[in-house]
Order: sequence, then C-alpha cells, then structure tokens
Amino acid sequence: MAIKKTSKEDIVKHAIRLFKINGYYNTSMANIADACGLIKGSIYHYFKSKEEIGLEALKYVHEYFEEKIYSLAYQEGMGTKQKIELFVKRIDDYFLHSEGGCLLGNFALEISFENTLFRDEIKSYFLNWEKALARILSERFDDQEALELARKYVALTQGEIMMMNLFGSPERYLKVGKKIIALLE
Amino acid sequence: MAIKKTSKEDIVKHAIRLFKINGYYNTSMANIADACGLIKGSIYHYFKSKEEIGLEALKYVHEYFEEKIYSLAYQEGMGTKQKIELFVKRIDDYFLHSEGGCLLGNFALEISFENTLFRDEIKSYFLNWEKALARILSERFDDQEALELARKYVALTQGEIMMMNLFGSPERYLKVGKKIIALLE
DNA sequence: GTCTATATCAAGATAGAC
DNA sequence: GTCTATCTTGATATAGAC
Repeated sequence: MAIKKTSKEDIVKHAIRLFKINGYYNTSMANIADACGLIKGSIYHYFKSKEEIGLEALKYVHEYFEEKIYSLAYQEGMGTKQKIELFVKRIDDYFLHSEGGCLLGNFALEISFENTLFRDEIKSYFLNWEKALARILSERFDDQEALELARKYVALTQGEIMMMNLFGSPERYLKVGKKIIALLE
Repeated sequence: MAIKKTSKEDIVKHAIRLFKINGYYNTSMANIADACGLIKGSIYHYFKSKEEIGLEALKYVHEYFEEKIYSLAYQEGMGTKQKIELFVKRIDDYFLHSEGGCLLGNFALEISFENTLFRDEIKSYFLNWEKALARILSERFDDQEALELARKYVALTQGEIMMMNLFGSPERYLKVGKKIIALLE
C-alpha cells in the first residue's frame, strides 16, 4: 500500500512542527499557511478551524505512537527483552529528532483543563503509552508493580524531554531508556 | 518588617494564576486586568508590556523557591533527613495547591527556544533546584551520583506534575517525594 | 485548489481626562 | 492610579473570482 500523501496531511505535519516549537496559541493560521507555501485563507479549504487542525495534529502523533510503538507490546513471537529494546529505541528515535519536544506533553501544559476536546486525546495518548509499557513489564513483574513502573517511566520520560529541550542536552534523556531496559536485564 | 503588598505584586500574583491555568499566550492583558478588578489600559501604569509581566511572574515564583525551599539545602544545624523531609514537604505543599501546575515548567514547554529572556530565567530556576537537591543528597552520596539523582528527581517531579494536572490525580505525584526521602533513609 | 479581498474581532499598547 | 477612548496590529474566518 502506497504512502498516503494528501495535502491535508502536509498541513497537519507542518502544523505539528510549528505547534511543538512555538506552541499552539503562538502559532497562527498564517504561520501554518506560510510553512505550506499557501496563503492563510487557503487552509480553510481543508480545515474549518484552527481547533480542528490542533485536534488532527494530536491525533496524528497519537496514531503514529499507537502503530509504531505501543503495538509492539501486543505482538506475539518476540522476546520480552527484544520488545522493550525496540520500544525504547523507537521512542528515542522519535524524541531525539523531534524539535520542540512532545506535542502532546506540550499541549497538556499549555491547554486549559476545561478544553476537554484536546485533553481527552492527550489523556488517551498517555494512558495507552502507560498501558503498553506496563504490558511489556508485566512479563517480569506483577500487574500492579508493572503499572506503577510504567507510569513512573512515562512521567520521567516527559520530564527529561522537558529538560533536554530546555538545556539542549540529549544525554539526560537517554538515561531513561537505559534504565527501563535495565529493569528487564 | 511588614509584608510588602503593592498593587504591582497583586497583578503579578493574578497573572501567575492565569498563566498557569490558561497559558501565557492564551492569557490577555484584559484577562489579567479583569482578575485584578481593573481595565486593561490600567495595567500599563505598572508594567510596560505583557512580556514584562511574564518575566516578573517567572522571577516571582523562582524567588519563592529560592527563599523558601532551595535555601534549606545550605542551612547549618539541620540533619540531612530533616532537611530532605522539609525540602520535599514544601515542594509538595506548593504543587498540591498550585492549580495549573508549575509555572516555569509550563513556560518551558510553551515558549520558543529563541525566547532567551524567559528561557534563561527558567533554566536558572531548574539548575538551582537541581543544585539544592544535589547538595542535600551529597551528604550521603558522592557529588557525581548526588547530581545525577537530583536531576532525575527534578525531571520526574515535573513529569508527575504534568500527569497530576492532566488526570487530576495527586497520588502519583506524591510518590516522587516519598522516593526522594527513601533515598536517605 | 489557490488566490484576492474583506469582515470581524480581540490583542497589545498609548494618550489624556479625571 | 484608574478611567474612557482610541490606535494599530494581527488573529480567525468567510466570500467569491480565477
């Protein structure tokens, strides 16, 4: 199946980049249009509002994580150690090349608690991340402990992404993955 | 010495609350003025720009942490365990009652990398947090290990504040403090 | 599908009366 | 020190030509 390459997806991808670097409210429709080589009015041919782009952006990244990363936890015929290494490696590959950090983490801190449209998507993203990691860990720990460890490591990952981007230092971020792998050595 | 209670401080305190809950760019001068019982033009009697309020807000919170929390690490005549317990308790008291999370963490994710005015203040806040925690831990660990532990726990604290506010669950956040204290049991 | 043009509104900020 | 009033800019969004 060929890779889908619609203009709509292009807009979302450019929007994601800008949202991550400059934030949601500090990114204008004109900024997004510029990045796409369009004029701001033209964006409304694809999306009816900025909010719709924001939600699509969250869903797009979430979907990537579901398909490429979380799914590893539920695959048959792969060893626990192999699973966790691939899980960690794919997350690292993503965030080490993700200028501006984690879109959904950024939105979590920028968006008001009342914005349930965005917030529900963000919660689902993190819950599924925790669930997938807990699933892998549960092959060596009991369910309760696996879940607690997963939650801790997702939070730690988010904290280290914050620090990595604040200080421009990937080293500290990378220690998290190593520690997760070490749990299953 | 009586507690200083200028109107300028009131504005900063209201701004901090709004910035934490709704974000910096999503908070307008009119919002801040409303919260203060003023009209937006009146704010300019105290501050020349929104950016100035933003910076003052960051400095105000940073200063609170320096005076009330980080300073504990450098006090004479207090046991290591007593220090760490008070250090953790004061941080908990702050964030458990801080609607919208950590102002400087929020700004770290919302503000562009290029905004060095804000970013330098944020970096200083986190570096001094790490330094103070490392100082306490260095009474039981060697300097290198103490610094690594401190960095890890500051990052973890930020991640858990994110999750606490996202899910409305203080329980997970509270485990961080307990683990820091456990390091010195 | 992209453009020009524009409507509408809210933002940051300033001037000057009281 | 706070107000009314206003300026200017930039934001989201829409209508309609090409």
